[in-house]
Amino acid sequence: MTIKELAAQTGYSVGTVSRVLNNHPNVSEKTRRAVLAAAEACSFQLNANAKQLKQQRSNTILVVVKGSSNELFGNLLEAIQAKISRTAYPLVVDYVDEDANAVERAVQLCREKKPLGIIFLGGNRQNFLSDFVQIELPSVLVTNSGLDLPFENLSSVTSDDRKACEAAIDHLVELGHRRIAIIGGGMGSDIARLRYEGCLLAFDRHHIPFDAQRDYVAVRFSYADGYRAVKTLLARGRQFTAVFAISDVMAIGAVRALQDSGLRVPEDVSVIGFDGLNIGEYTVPRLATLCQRVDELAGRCADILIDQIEHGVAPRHETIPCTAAWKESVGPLDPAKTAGGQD
Amino acid sequence: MTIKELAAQTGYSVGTVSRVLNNHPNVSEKTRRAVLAAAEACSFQLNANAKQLKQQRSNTILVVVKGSSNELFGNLLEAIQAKISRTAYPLVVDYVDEDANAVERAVQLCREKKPLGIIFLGGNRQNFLSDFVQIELPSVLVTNSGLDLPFENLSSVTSDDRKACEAAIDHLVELGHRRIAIIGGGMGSDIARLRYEGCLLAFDRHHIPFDAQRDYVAVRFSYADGYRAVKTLLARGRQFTAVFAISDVMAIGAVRALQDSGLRVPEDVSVIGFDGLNIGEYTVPRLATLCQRVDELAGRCADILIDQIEHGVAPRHETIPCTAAWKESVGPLDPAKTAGGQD
DNA sequence: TTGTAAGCGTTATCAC
DNA sequence: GTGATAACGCTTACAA
Repeated sequence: MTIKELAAQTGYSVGTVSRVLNNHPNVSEKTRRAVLAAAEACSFQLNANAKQLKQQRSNTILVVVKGSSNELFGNLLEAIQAKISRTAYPLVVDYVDEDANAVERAVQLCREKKPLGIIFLGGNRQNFLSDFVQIELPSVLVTNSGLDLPFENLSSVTSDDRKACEAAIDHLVELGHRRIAIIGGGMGSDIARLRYEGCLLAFDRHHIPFDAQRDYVAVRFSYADGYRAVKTLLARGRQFTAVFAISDVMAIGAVRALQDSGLRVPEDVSVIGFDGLNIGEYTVPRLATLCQRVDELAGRCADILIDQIEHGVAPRHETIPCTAAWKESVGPLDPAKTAGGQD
Repeated sequence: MTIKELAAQTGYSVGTVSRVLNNHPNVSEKTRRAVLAAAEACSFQLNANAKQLKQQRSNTILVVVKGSSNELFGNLLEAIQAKISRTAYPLVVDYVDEDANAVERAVQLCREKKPLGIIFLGGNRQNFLSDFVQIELPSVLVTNSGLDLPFENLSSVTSDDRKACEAAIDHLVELGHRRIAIIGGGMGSDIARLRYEGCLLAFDRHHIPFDAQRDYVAVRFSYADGYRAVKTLLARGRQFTAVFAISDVMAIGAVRALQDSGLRVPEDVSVIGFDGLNIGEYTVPRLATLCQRVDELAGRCADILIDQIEHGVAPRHETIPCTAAWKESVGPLDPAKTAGGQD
């Protein structure tokens, strides 16, 4: 079924039918109704290829997701999809490998799909620096800040990673902990770096020296790596009474590793994660964490992008605070234990 | 950059350039190299809209995923994407709501995107019955069987749900359990029904009467629902010594609920899940489960679909066994406990 | 208010 | 082997 056939069927010309279908003015109400009725009757759909070829763009929003099995991004995507009504701007979702260059991929997809705008779920600063210049579409980076990225068309929405990490360390310190191990990421990851900085800031404020050689492990964002990280820390000699992992999946792996090593959480070692995944509410013990506000991140991301697309407003960089959830995996330092642990 | 400009640049005609770019014969080696070099130089990409408009189809494979935050489907998608090399057939992934009609959505997307074939990750039998007739493309349904669906163009790849559930019940019975509660889904879900049937078969074989009114709870596939299900069961009076949940997320919620109720897993109650999610390896206790073989499911799905697309072979319906992983959350029945528990 | 027709970037069918 | 050219289904001046 093409617009031509529909035109023949209704007795109008293709131009008129097209105008009706695209809600253009200058069509009589009578014509509009007739065409719409006929279109409805045969559940007519415009050929997207022809339309986009003609218009030199599609009406889609491209979402480039870094890594595909990641509960946080899954939730975020769901929330974004709910926010950007599917009918208004269909989302084209593309997954790239955790280590891939998401920006490069976006450049390619832009040429191919000509979307209206781009949402990056995760992304590496270095990749933006080197490749984003090729992208001229309104874009928003979620979960990473683009504040210091010099682009006229890049917004960002991110949790306040640094503050949240400070809060985590503060909380542990308030509970009496002094030897806090950190399970982080490599410094190639912007998020890992930012979160690490937050930790260092807090340690400084509390005048607690931090020896990264001893108490920092850089691993990937996975259960298995959290597990391994604890094993590594323990192999260096157990001197910590608390562990802060910069993601919930790492934290969950860490808890399991501690327990496998005969340590109780939180009685022997406290653990705090980051993200606020659903699963954290059902682990044993429930995972203390900094919750990223998924709905707000998604909401702001959608609003900003649509504003940029529809009204061409200037890019914005927003930071959304995390919500602390001090659940069962943290507890006060037991002085008796420490003495033993430090031996 | 268009093919026309590329033609001008190389001195050949658009026809020749098109032939080179599409690996058609009847092009001299010299020409081929010259055009390819020029295309490479300006990283030329054919305009997909124009191409597809002309060809009346795209070269994409449509993937309709039911529910978007589901680790199993996430893993499956990743494995399928790895298997179907992105360059050969780009995947267009579309998420539909857990309760939505995935087939109806596919019909719409087919009109719009003209893909080569469709992969359904999850789907409801009833929806296929009512709407699949409108789809003429090779399709494969994953994680649900389409064996008894009367369609010439629908294959399916599924785990052996029934057998796996029998195995779960067998295992519990062998460990001495007789009162086994089941956390399942509503009978509107084909998978839930199949798994329930497997359980009943096993109970029959062991001559264990099963009172669904007392020991079956139908909930949704989520942590929260697994949690609630146990609370419901306990409210009916605790008479079971083991729980079989038909998904890992339910099982994890169930474990937490048991522990919150002062029961130990597996000492007081054994728990078995279904799916084999990564997280199950890191919970406390590690979750006993029936692992769906994600890589094989994905591999067969991809192979079958590509065979259907490229060679028009008849649809196949394959069943892949699950792998039992009897991890820490199951244990033998302690007769002393039972006496107490039954009181 | 409606109709006509050019042209978007390809591919495919011709003729050469 | 190669080059012209029609056609794919649509939007959008411009003409009526």
